[in-house]
Amino acid sequence: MTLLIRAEKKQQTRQALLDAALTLMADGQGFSAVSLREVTRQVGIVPAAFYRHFPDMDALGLALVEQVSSTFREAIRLVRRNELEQYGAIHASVRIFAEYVVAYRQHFLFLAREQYGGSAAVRQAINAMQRDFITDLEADLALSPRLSHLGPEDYEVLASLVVKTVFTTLPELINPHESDQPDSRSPAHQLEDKLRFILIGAKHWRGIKARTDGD
Amino acid sequence: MTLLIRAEKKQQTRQALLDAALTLMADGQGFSAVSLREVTRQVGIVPAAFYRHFPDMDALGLALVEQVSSTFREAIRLVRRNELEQYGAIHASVRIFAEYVVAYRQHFLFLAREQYGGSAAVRQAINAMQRDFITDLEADLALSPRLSHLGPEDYEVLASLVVKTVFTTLPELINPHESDQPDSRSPAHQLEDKLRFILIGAKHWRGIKARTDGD
DNA sequence: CAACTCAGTCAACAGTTGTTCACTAAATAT
DNA sequence: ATATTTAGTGAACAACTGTTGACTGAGTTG
Repeated sequence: MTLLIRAEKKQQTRQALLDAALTLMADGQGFSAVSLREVTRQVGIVPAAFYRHFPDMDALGLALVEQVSSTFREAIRLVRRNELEQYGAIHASVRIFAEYVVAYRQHFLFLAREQYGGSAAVRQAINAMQRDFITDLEADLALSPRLSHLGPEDYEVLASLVVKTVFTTLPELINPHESDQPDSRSPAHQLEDKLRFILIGAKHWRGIKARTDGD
Repeated sequence: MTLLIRAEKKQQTRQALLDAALTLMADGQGFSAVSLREVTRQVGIVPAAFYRHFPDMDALGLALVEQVSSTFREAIRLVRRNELEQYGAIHASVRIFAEYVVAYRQHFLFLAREQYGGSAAVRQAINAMQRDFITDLEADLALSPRLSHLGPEDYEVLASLVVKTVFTTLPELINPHESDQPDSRSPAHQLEDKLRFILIGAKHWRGIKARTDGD
C-alpha cells in the first residue's frame, strides 16, 4: 500500500533518528558520546542509511536543538498565557513550567546536558537559542511598569539572570530525587523562591551609581 | 642520578596525566570524549602504563574533580579574605574571582563543562562539591546581620542561587569574547550586577507568606 | 651485594567506530 | 509502459578504542 508517500516515510525515519539519539542520551551519556552506529542500530536501519538524512552527527545535533527549542518556546507560550489570567504569577508560572518539563523530560534533559557539553556546534546553537530567550524576556520586562526605573542594560542583565536560573534548575526539575537532600523545599518551590529573590531585587534596584553605600 | 625518588616520579606522571586530560578537553571536546590512549599519548607513555595510576578514566575524572575543587576553594579563600578588608564587597569579590578564573582557566573550564556533562560519576562528584559550597555559603549568610530576617530555608535557597549563578557565569568569564554581543557590559560586570540583584532581593525579602500581594 | 618492587614497555586481542561503494527495489515522473 | 529517483542494503576498509600478559630495568630494601 502507498498510504505513506516517500517523502512522508523519509521524514518519519528522520524523526526516529532524532528520537533514538535522545533516548540513548537519557541513559546517562552525553550527546557527543552517542555514536552514529548506535543511533542507526536503535532505529533498525543500516549505518550507511544515516547519510540519507544527515551528513554528520553534528547535523543531527543541530536538528535536535531546533526541535527542542520549539518545545521550549511552547512551554514559554503556555506560561505567558497563564501569566495574564492569574494572580500569584510566579507560583503559577513555575508550576506550569515544571509540569511541562516533566512531560518533555528528554528534550529538557538534552538542553541541560548539552548547554555546556561536548559538541561545539551544538553548544553554540543552544547558546544562541538561550540568547533569543533572553532578548524576548528583556523586551517583556521593559513593558512592566513595576520595573520602569531600570535602565536598558539593567534589563539585559536581569533577563539573563532569570533565564540562566531557569536553565540551571532544569536537572533538578527533571530528576526530582537525584540530588537527595532531606528536609528542603521541592525543586519547583526552590525555583519559585529564587525568581522571587531576583524580582524583588529588581524592584528595589537603585541604579548603578548607588553601589553599596546604602545597604 | 636519584634526585627524584620513585614515588616522587610516579606522582609526577600522575599529575601529567591529569594535566593532559585538561589540555585535551580545552580543545573543545568533553571529558568523556577524551580517550585513555589520547591521554597517555599526550604524556608520552604507553597506554598500558595508565593502569599504574588509575583503574579507569572515571577515576582520573574523579581525581580531577578533587584537584579542581581545591583550586576553587582557594579562590573562595582569596575572595573571603578581601571581603573583610575592603569596601564595595561585591565589586572587589567579583574582580578577584574573575582574575583567578582566568589564571586557572583549564580548571574552571572543566568545572563548567562537566557539571552536567557526560560521565555520571564526575557529574555526581561536581554536584557534591557544589553542595558543599552552598552549605558553606549558607552558614556565612546566616552570620550577616543584614539578612537576619531570613528563615533557615531561605538561606539555603539564597546560597544555592548565588553559587549556581557563579557557576553558570564561568564560561563567559573564561571566554570573554565567545558570546559576542556588541554593546553590553563585561561578563565580570554582569556577574556583579546579578549578585547585586540577588542580594538586594534578599535584603527586602518579606518571608514566604507575603506572596505577591504587595508588589 | 642480592632480592625485590614496580613504573613503564611491547605486542597482541577483540570490538567498535565513521565512511566508501556498488547494489536493490519501491515510489515517482515522463 | 518506461525511465528515473532515492531510502535503505550489505560488505568491506582503515583507524581507533580499552584491556590483557609477559617483559625490562632502574630504585629500593634487607
